[in-house]
Amino acid sequence: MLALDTTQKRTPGFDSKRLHLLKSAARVFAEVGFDKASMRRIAAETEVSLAGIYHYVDSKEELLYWIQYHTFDSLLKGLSNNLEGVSDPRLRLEAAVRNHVRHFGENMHELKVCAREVETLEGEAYDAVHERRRSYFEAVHRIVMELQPDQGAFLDSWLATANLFGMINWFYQWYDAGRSRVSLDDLAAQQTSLFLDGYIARGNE
Amino acid sequence: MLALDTTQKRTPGFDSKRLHLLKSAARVFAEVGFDKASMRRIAAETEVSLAGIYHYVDSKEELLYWIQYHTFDSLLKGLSNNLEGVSDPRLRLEAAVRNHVRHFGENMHELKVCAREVETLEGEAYDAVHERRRSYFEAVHRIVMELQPDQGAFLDSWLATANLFGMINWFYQWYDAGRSRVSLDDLAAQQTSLFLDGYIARGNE
DNA sequence: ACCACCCGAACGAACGTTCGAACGAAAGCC
DNA sequence: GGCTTTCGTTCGAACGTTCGTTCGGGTGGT
Repeated sequence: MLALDTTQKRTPGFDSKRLHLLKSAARVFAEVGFDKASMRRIAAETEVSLAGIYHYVDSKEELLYWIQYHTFDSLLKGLSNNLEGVSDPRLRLEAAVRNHVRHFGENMHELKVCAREVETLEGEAYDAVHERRRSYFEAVHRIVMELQPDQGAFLDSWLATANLFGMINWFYQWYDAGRSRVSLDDLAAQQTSLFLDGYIARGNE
Repeated sequence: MLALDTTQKRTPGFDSKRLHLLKSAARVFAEVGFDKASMRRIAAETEVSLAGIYHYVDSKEELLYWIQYHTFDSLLKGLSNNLEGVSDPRLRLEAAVRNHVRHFGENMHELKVCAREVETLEGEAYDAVHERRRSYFEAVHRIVMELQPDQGAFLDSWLATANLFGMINWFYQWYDAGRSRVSLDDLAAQQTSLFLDGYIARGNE
């Protein structure tokens, strides 16, 4: 469950079919939620039989597990890349928010599933995802702490980071990629400046 | 479905038993989610038989409907009360956030259900809840617009309000009433000042 | 005798998962 | 090169469970 089995022999194309399956599953989970999503529907959208799914995956929970694990892992790797060579704390924060928001734009379904289904997994699978999620949170928390290296209390910076995640995670509830008049990059910039300088200061720049 | 039936004759205590049922349902929905929550478990926690539930309510969806409708209605009414006599825009916003956060403290389960299960209802029930939710959002949006009566663009104020709701709705994900070192009123104050003045300005006051 | 209230038992549907058989390409053997 | 065996892959059909809801009847107050 905790690692993709690579010991067994596979036909070429096995991995890409599994990825296609995960993609379909993410779309269905995002649309109707994990519990209401049936394996029959995921099978239909992947154009595989119901039983065929279980050749690529052991259970429904494993589908969710891989979607979540892979998403947080990508967020973390993207963050590292986007921070490289950036030293100004404000620019680092903006890079972090932009990384998050862009990743949302490209993987809307997956991020929605991560945000909404945080407490669905149990046991080892939950722990493994939780560790990735925690690493990601702490990486952003570190950036927030750098903003006020001297005077910021730890609790304040932790709360501020939690609220920052509130902003950038909540927007899957209202953002509609096709209909919105704001681009994702503009949105990231607005959220960064809202977090850094607040709503009141925004008109004075 | 859309209005509690008050025409039928009821034994005294009927209403309070129904409220007790809604309270149990909210607790179960909050713990395991609407889909995983079974009527059998709700029945057990309410100390009523499974069939007995259907004497007070027509369906499982109706349980969710009343929890959500009543919660948004209470939020809206509490907001009106807390704004009475307050005219300074900053204080009005703080009152709004405090109302929201306090309401959370007193009705944790219900707010969690409202935040997580926004898209679960369908048809008329969804529309009715949606209208309350929209009214509440617009009431807060009006307060945000008052903060910058001259220069604020409508889109900006709308985005800012959406992000404010992100902060104050997301915190059900991490806040643990029993374990936290921050009181709900302190949290409301921090969130208000974060939204108004940003994270950077907070150390300079 | 009526009626609000309560419940054990069952119904039909939907679910995640498994079983056993089929197909086709590569591997082993003469 | 032909023939057989192996095994990854696919699927229709079914299994066992759980679910929301209903049915028919009971109980106690008025």
